[in-house]
Amino acid sequence: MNGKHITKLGFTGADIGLALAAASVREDAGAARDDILNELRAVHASPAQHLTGVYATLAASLQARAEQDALHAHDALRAQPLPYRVWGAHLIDDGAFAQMNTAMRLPISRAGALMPDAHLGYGLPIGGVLATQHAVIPYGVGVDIGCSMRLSVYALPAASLDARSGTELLHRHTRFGAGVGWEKRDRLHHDVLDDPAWNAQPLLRHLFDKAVTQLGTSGSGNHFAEFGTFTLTHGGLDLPAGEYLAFLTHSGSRGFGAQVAGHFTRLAEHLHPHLDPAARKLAWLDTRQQEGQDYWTAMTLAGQYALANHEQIHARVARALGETPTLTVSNSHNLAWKQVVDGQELIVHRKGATPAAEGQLGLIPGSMADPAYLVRGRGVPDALHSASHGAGRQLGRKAAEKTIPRAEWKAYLAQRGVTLLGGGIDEAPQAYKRVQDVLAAQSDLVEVLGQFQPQIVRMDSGSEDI
DNA sequence: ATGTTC
Repeated sequence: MNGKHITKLGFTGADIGLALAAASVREDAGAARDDILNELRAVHASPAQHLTGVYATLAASLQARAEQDALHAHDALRAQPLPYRVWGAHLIDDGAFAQMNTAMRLPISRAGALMPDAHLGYGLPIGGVLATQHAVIPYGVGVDIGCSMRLSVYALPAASLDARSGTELLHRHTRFGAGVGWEKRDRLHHDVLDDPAWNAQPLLRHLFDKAVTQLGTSGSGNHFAEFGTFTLTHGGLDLPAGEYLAFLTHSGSRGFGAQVAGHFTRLAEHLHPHLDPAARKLAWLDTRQQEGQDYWTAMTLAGQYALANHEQIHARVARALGETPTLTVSNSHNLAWKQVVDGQELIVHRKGATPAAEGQLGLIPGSMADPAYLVRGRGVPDALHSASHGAGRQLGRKAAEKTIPRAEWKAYLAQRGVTLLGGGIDEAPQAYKRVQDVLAAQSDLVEVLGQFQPQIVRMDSGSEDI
């Protein structure tokens, strides 16, 4: 009996040695070679039947290998990405295409689309839309679960608020910065804090206190709170066409959502150890299993929390102004939705993409000094009822800091009369694609109803405090 | 995006 005999029976790797060892025990016991070979053949065919006795170790190893192979086969990527449509391909870098191609090779993917603001992200590109079946990808939603926009339009002339009063109001009634929350005496209650989902998982219970503290705050990065002039070009939205004072915010689910995202991304990666390294950050959770259902519960709560967060920011500002907004619009742009696609219910991930079903209102911001647009969706099926979530970066943060001259950044603001509170050069308008180009590339996806020109903008100050 | 990563 030698290795050649064993290999011929189909044993591989460490199983060859285990088979040889078992065979020699049988030989010592006086078994005939043909009988041993038949026994080995039987163990190879059905290891589950031989988990005790002389072949036990070999059978266990075979069984583990089979389970691993099954898992690997289940996770294998398609040879070619499924086809998907792209809007504004001339505005999109190669890295974003490569990430989308990988996403469309996932065995769970069914459809997808790339928006004109697309750029590199973790896993799915920012500006990526992906429909999957029975699966949700934490990094297909993104780190800032429920990141969203909200606009309040006041039936007041745009000039009702001067730069000085607006500045003071923003300083007093908005909070920026990583880890930042409201002092206990300044906190407001919101029904989202009474959601029973907070008690559905130890993780959510653990994050509740942080969520209470941070409700009504703006965070950091590209998040902002700004006053500006809103020009409504279409009537019929509770307001006649015209120019108005308005308040616009971009914020998300803060530390709560970030920790939910981190937890479930690690869990998904752990559950797919054999996933192709190129798709590692696209690891998914099965929505028919507990892990996927837990993520869905947590993600939904984070989405609600983010909207509540905006509501409080706007409520504080409205109270300080002593006014009530006449028109309010909001939309999430980092979330997954259950959506019927070609007659089948799928999970549609929008990671930096605005829902744009027929008639649905949305907000697409440009940059700290460029207009944000109020849009109405046209419900294009190939875009999975989506549009861009903004202008999209054309320079990464580090590249922006290195290449944009400070004077050009300040000149861009000055030319548009923008007062900036906080904010860094990594968020300079020059770091973003021109939002007008991005809108032009998706005119078939959304109709523009109005535009908002920022005037007093607050962002996180980073290191240089204000 | 987040206050600091299985």
